[in-house]
Amino acid sequence: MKAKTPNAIDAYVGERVRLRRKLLGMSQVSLSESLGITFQQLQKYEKGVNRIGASRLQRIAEVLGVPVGFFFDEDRQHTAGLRLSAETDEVAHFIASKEGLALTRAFIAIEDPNIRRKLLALARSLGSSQAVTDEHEGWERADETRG
Amino acid sequence: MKAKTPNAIDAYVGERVRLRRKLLGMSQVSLSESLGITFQQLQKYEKGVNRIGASRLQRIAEVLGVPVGFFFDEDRQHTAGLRLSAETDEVAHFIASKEGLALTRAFIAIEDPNIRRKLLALARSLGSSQAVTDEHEGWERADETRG
DNA sequence: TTGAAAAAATTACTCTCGGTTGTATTTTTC
DNA sequence: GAAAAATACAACCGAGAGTAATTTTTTCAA
Repeated sequence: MKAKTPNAIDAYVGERVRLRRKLLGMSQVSLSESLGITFQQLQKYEKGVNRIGASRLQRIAEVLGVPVGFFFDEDRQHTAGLRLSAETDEVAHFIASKEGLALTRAFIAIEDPNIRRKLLALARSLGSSQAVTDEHEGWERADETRG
Repeated sequence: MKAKTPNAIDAYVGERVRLRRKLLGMSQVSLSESLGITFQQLQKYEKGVNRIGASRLQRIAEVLGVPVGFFFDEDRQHTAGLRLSAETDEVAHFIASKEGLALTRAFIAIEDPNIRRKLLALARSLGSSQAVTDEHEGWERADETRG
């Protein structure tokens, strides 16, 4: 008999739901009613036959009085073993850094859109240090008010 | 025109996914590929047209380097350990915006630390000039979210 | 022990919506 | 300003989310 389970994660989540429910001495009927579904459907969730949608998951967490994260094995999260592409990782890392945060805050404080654009253009040209590629430094064609 | 969205929670979750994705400077294609689905399907998730199943949600959280709880509106303190959410929504949203991402990328491309510092200083003075018109450059202390 | 009532499991069925492909539109880049 | 990348929009299809019915297991008082 092939286990028709969507996948192991869903089975695990369902198991956690059942665990928490029993911990509260709740019956399937009771929980399913407060979820607005049949108890048979709840059974599928707990067995891992069907996967639980995000909104429903939140509702379950609400009823059972636990954070959503309770249903997941979050251990792998804080291991910081994020597999991100090189560039993405660089972006994320910078944003999280003191320097990145400072830059963002400083930039947000600039209200004038024109100054913002010019500063961005400056940063760009400083980055591609080799060649500015355009003689005419009119770094902005005055495009119409976009945004 | 009634929004075809399953419900508000799913829309919110999708929004959070998009926010985090953009924060990392990731494209829909890139993320969807690492999820093993089409980018169109990812669009549905982000728009809240389809709800995200538990297992997929965990996978997304994994790829995006956040705990699953990040996608839900429950108590923000869970994500306290996460670098970005320590900041205000304003900052987060800016970083995720087109302008913010462009700025970040441009800045990253600048290798010389001195130029970086000077550019940051410039940004600060440009911002504070409107708000404070101050004399002494105490920009060291400019971390009030709302001036 | 028994037997009835609650809780849980299993099966059969329907129709929504999760997921795909295909095309159009916008945005970025050179 | 065109080519390419990123995103949006639409139509279609089948797995699986959800229901209903029946069966098995558990519980517990008489």
